[in-house]
Amino acid sequence: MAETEYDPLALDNQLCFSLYAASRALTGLYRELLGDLGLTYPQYLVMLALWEHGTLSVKGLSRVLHLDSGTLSPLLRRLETAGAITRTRSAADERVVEIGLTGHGAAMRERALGIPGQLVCAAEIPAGDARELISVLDGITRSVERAAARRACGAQG
Amino acid sequence: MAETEYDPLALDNQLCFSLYAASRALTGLYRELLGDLGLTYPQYLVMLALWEHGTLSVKGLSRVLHLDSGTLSPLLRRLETAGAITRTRSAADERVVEIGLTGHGAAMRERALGIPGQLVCAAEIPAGDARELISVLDGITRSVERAAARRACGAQG
DNA sequence: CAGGGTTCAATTGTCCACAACAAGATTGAG
DNA sequence: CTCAATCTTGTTGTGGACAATTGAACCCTG
Repeated sequence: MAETEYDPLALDNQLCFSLYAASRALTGLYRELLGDLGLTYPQYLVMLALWEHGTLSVKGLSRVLHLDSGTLSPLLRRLETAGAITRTRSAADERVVEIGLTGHGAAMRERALGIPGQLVCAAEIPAGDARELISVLDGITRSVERAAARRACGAQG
Repeated sequence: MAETEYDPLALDNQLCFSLYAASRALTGLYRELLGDLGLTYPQYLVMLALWEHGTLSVKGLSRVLHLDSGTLSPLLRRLETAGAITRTRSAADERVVEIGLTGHGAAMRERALGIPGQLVCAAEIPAGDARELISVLDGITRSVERAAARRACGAQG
């Protein structure tokens, strides 16, 4: 009954819960900032990837964003309906669908430039910490995905 | 076109994306670990809260987990159907629904005790970093939610 | 060229997340 | 007491996420 007793199941001690809560809180903040652009946060991520790389296959987007086709397919259809992207089946390989920007989609980048600044400000993120935090989080993502790949591999062999 | 040019919209520079990806990766890891218990990750969070506090109203769960009733209501119905929790309308105040554990739900705690260890191991999370990471993330969540509350308040007045 | 294995995108089904709204219960001002 | 704000929970609608499956296209080997 010591007040310092450590409960491994205590919510307050769980890194994953903190991550989960912080991720949803920031996504909620993006929801407001992206309202003007008519984008949801995952849609915004797709636009970021396209602004950066120009054109990507669904597979390429999947790799960059760590999202699978079950998530991307309907999301991309909505972006196409909204006039932000184009979907064209590749001539070289008819299996792949190339995702590109429309003029409207490309123009949205200008309006998005201010968003990261607004966000960092609203979330009061310590400027120096951001870089380090990103590298720690990316390290966790890599570890987890490697572990998952190993298990998938081991299950086969 | 210096190689060090800083693009504020580059995916790699975005804390929120790292957070989002890490959160989903860890949730996926939990998906495997929780398979035996028949719980999803959000359901597991509800169980954690109940194991810790014994009994909570829907409102209490909402406050602890930062989830709203639109998420909790169907989730709690599924947990009730699975025989893990009970839902009883409070006699003192008929508006509130008290969520409690069944014998089965309480017994699941034993089987959950090993999960945090397995997770930290699989994710290769540096033990020392976890504490600090949690506090940074919780700080972000608080900042964002305070900012949201201020805006809601300002919009009213 | 034929057939088997692989890759890619899309679909289906289940569950989560949240805004907006609905409805009953409670509380408080008069 | 009465009626209007408030509180609590629930529902509906939209959009994510992901496992599992499907089906077309590709590639390779014989």
